[in-house]
Order: sequence, then structure tokens, then C-alpha cells
Amino acid sequence: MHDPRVLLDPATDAVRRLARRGYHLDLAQLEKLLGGRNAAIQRGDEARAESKRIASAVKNASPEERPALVERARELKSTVAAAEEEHKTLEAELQDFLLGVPNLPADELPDGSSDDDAELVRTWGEPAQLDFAPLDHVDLGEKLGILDLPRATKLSGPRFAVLRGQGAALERAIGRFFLDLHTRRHGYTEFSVPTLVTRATMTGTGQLPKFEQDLFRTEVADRELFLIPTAEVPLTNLHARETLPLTELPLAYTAQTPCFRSEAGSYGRDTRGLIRLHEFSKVELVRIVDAERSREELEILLGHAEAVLQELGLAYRVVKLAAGDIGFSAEFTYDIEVWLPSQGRYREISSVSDFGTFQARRAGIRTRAKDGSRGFAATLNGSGLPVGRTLVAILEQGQQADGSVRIPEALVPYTGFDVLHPEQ
RNA sequence: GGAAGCGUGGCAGAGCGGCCGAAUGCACUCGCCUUGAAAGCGAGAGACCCGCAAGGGUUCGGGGGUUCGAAUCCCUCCGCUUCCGCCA
Repeated sequence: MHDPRVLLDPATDAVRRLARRGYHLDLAQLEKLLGGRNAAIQRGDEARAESKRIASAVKNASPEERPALVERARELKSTVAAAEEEHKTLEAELQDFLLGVPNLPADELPDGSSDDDAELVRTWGEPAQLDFAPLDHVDLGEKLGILDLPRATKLSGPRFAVLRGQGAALERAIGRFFLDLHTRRHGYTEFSVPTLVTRATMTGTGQLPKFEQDLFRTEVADRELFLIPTAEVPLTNLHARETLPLTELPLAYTAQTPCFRSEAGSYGRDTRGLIRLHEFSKVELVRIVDAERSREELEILLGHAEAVLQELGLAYRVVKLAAGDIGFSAEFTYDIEVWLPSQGRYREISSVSDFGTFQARRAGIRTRAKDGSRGFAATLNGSGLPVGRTLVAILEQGQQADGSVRIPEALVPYTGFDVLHPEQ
């Protein structure tokens, strides 16, 4: 959420910047809502101030003047009530308006609105030259006996997966490897957090109110809870409505959680395999930092996500997303894309974003400097990494002519095996 | 699910319907002292909103009510604690 005054400030250039992501900002409407709200607050405050003066005058008033004072105080009550009513209405309208305004894309991002418009930052590792036709992860997984999609569909419908035997063990190993790397080498604190959260929590990070159709929603009795689409939601909101001393930042948090996504609107896309599921496991990285330093922190975070792929020896590239392609709450996003031999191209495996103070304003994550001055923190997050898509990359990049798959060396201590062999 | 109790500032903890935004202690900030630190001494400081400012308003779990006036009285919701039941 934005500070309305910042949006209205011509120096912000908000209309042009939001237009880059296809959002039309109605400045006139915003001005009207803000002005009306402030005027109502003023009126209420003035009337209330007079009430207070009268109230304290009453007890020292002579019996003759008392009735007039009490009468005047009674009148003021309705003035206050009316002003408050108007304030409440306009406040709600203003909030609705502001909650729907996306974050301002950073000027450094390329123009455009699709992943084709992304700008290549760097590539790492060489896509292996295979002297055989590569299988995709579904065929590999089935031949190896570690993946059972038909039975997943039997249990839950499309877009779910069952991993079996060494496949399940591999998933567990990958998650542990990620967490160990981030906690031991990158300094993250590991959390175990709820995967069902309230509407307010979802609003804090920007999933609500706009993207309810993307979420799984539960309702038991009169209680409504949402399944998290990413651990970003609980991790970032851990400090909602808190004031953090600047000296305690940056905070670096990580958690492995299941992630639930409705994938509404992606019918027919990536219907095969583990790429796009309603439920998948992911290790998420969240940083809560001094807003002054957010862009530097983004580079640090990106490095942490990249380190995972480097440790695994998986070829990937980093791209800077186009201004029109970044998420609602983001102002700057890098995507990390991993090489998939079966598709002959790079596919997104991690998204690393700087949200500036956008989420912090929604969630109320404040900072206090040593001199007492106050502000909002910046929040960042990145996948570090999703387990399923990593498994896909490991299978596909590690496949050999005989149908076996080499397990990355770094993972072997976690798996206890270094090769997966096809079942006969 | 049943019974009882409790919700005050970062924490602990006072608080007669007006003199309470709220005592006190700890923590905090800034000085002094010290080679440095601790201790000690002194000073300061809650948060949020409107306002260029002066200033004003809100805030004692949330909401509603009584009253000219409520942290203080009433209703209601929420949360927490303890006991019982059930349960992983």
C-alpha cells in the first residue's frame, strides 16, 4: 500500500510509473477521497475539542450557566457523530482505493509485460550436451518408480503429485539441504509457521483483497482461513503491527512449508508433471530490512537463491523481469530460471523480489531509528527454492543414456544414494 | 464443550466518573562521571491521526451503551490463564 501523499506528489511520477504495468491511477479520485477524509477529521476534531473544553468547564460552572453549557455539549455530540460517520465512510473508500493500487515498478526494469521482455542478467553453468534424446521428468520419474501422478489424481484430482520411495526421500533431502544451507551459511533463522492464516495476514503481504481467486479458502463454523500460497505470507507477517529498532535489522527468515495455489486462469498450462501443482513444498527466504538498503539487500538475497543451484551444479540464468510482469506488491523482481533439457529452455524456478515499503505499510511493520525517528521497513523475499521444480531439474539435468539419474554430490549426504536406477 | 478469573504504555505494575495519557520500577535515549565499561548522578522520552506551523484529536483488548464528562459504570465480542471433559 502506498502513502497517498506520495502518490499525489508530482515528483513521484506515479501515473507514468503505474502505467508501465498497465494500471491507470485515478489521481483526481484519490485527491477527492483524501481531501474529503481529512476535512471530516478536522471537523470532528474541532467539535470534539470544544466538547472537551465544555465538559471541564461544567463542573466549575455556576448553577445558572450550567444548563446552557450542557445544552451546547449535547448539540456538539451530533456534530461529532456526523463528522465521524463521514470520516469512517471516506476512510473505507480511501482504503479500498489504496489497497487496489499496485506497487511502483522500479525505473531500472525493462519495458514490457511478458517474460519475453525480461532482460538477461547472467547465465551460470553450461546446459549439458546430451548425445541422446532427453526424457522429461515425468517419464523419468515413472521409469524410476518415484513418481505416481495417476494415483495423485485419484486422491485429489489434477495438479497434485505422489512421490514414492527414493522420490519421497529425495524430496525430504532437498528440503533439508536448502534449509541447512540457508541457516548455516547464509545466516537465516528457520521457522515453522502456520499454513492456514487469516484474511488480515493475507492482506498484509498483498494477496488480498485483489487475488482471492488464486487462494484456497477454508471455512469452518464461522471461521475463515486461507491456505498460504507461499511461506512469504506467514514469515513477513510475523512482524505485522510491530515496531522494529533499525539496529536489529536486517532480519533473515526461512521456512519450508507446503504452498497452495488455485492456479485459476492457468488452465492447460504446464498440465504435465510437477511444474505447476495445487500443492507443493517450498523453502522461502524473507528479509526485513532498512528501507534505505533494500536494493542492496535484494542482491544479497538473489545470491542466496543462486547459491542453491550452484551447489547443486544445475545450469541456470538470471533475468530482470519487465515492469509489467512483476507481481502486484513488487517494485523489482529477478527471476532465476533453470535449464530443462526436455523443453530445451530455461524455466522459472525462483522469483526474488524487493517490495520496498509496500508490504510493510499494509502489514504495519515499522522501524525506529536510534534518534527516535520512525518509518517503515522494506521487505524482500525469494524462493530458495521450490522442492518440486528443483527435483524436476535434478532429474532432467542429471539423466544419463541408460535412464539412470545422477544425484548432485551436495545432496548425497542427505539422500544416502548417488544414483537413481530405472525399475526393470 | 462446561466452570471461574484476567485483559492498562516495550515489560512489570498502580489507578476515587472530572485534577489520568495515566503513579512507580525495569528497559530505552541523551548528558555527567570513567582510560573504557559497569555502577552512580542528571535530563528526556508512548503510539497513531489531522495540520506548513502553532496547535488539535484519538488511544487503557475490540465494538456498543449510560453521562455534560468513562481506564474507571453497563452490555457484547475477542484473546489469555486455571480447573473439568474430549482429543493428536
